[in-house]
Amino acid sequence: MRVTRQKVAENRERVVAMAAKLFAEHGFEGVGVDAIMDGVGLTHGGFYKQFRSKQHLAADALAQGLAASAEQMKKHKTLAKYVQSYLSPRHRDNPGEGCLIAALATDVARQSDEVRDELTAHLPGAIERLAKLTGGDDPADAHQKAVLALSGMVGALVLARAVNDKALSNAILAAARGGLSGGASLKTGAAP
Amino acid sequence: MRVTRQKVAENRERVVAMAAKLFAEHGFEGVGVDAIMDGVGLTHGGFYKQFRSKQHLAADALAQGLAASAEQMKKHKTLAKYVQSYLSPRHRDNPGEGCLIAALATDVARQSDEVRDELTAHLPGAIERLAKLTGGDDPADAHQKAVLALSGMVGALVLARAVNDKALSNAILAAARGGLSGGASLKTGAAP
DNA sequence: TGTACATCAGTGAACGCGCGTTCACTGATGTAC
DNA sequence: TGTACATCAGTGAACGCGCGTTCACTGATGTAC
Repeated sequence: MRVTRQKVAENRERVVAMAAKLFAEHGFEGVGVDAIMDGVGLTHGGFYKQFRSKQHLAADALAQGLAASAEQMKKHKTLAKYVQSYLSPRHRDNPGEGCLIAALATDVARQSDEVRDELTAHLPGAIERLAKLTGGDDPADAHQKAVLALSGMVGALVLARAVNDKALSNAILAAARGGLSGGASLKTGAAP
Repeated sequence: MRVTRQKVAENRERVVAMAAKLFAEHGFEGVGVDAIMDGVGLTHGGFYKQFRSKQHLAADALAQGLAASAEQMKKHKTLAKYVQSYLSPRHRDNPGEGCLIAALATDVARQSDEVRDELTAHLPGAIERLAKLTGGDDPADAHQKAVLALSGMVGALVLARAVNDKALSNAILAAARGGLSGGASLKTGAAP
């Protein structure tokens, strides 16, 4: 049964969005084509009318998810506020609605160049946006701080998700939040 | 053909070590039981004489790999030196010989409780060891710095591995190295 | 605007391969005497 | 110390399931007149 051109485009968008969500929750290898198609109420046979392969979908899903993450970042006025929401228990507990970088970080490294290219293209912009949020004067310094903030946020979220103990997980989030929100210095032996 | 008791124990160790290496390189789902057994010159049929399941091996391999990572950390006298080696291109390019936390970070979150327990048990000790390396006076402050350093190191290494562009990857490592070695402060608007 | 045909998104069954797991078998090791 | 038997780590084939991909088919949409 054929379908409106508009419906076709809609369906494709929905498949990509569902894939981004499910990949974020279970990893690239943890989700099958049938689960994604089921998720949007279609059958898996039609998948290959829309995508050349699962890998191509993965690239599209990563691109869409990263774009959504960028929008998310723009909602926050200061680095501290962004860090607070990024390192919140809510974000930790809902990878499907959260940052794709943290959700798929180690997975991406094992995917095809096509998939890795998407993250590679996205990162410089994300770092630049973070650098603006840090509000420093020296651009080089702001850039370094941005890389540090991004690394710390991704690393802390990933660790908080990997750990099996809620108290430890919360402690990691809290410590990283405190450190990245502007309170602490990383300089060794810093004292007032 | 039966085998010496000592040989049995040796073989088991070698299987676990090979598993840790291969898991670190390709992820838990990216390595089959046959590949692991092939790697140590055995056939895959005998696997279940040594391990109850692939998941049980994963837990053992993670435990052994994390212990090895702890030994690695002890070789370094200062945080700065540890950061330098952790965030080196050499470490980035050899996940099989490197830190299991960074290699399997997002994978662990999707594994069974048995596997996640291993990381959960390991992290507090790792943070404490890092806290001692920071050399601060205030224990609470040292703890926060340690969590921040661990998060930043893991996050930066993961990002550097995920990215498909060597220049960008090197830049991430360099910026994080600079920021975590004690040079920069994360305090917003820090100026001399 | 209405009609006739071509197109093609979606369906559901099937294929083929990989992988975790099982099993009957082997033959050297471990043990009991 | 030597002999006879039991044990069991390792072998290699096989099983069963899941998953990515293919394919013949359907019927509503798009198009040509």
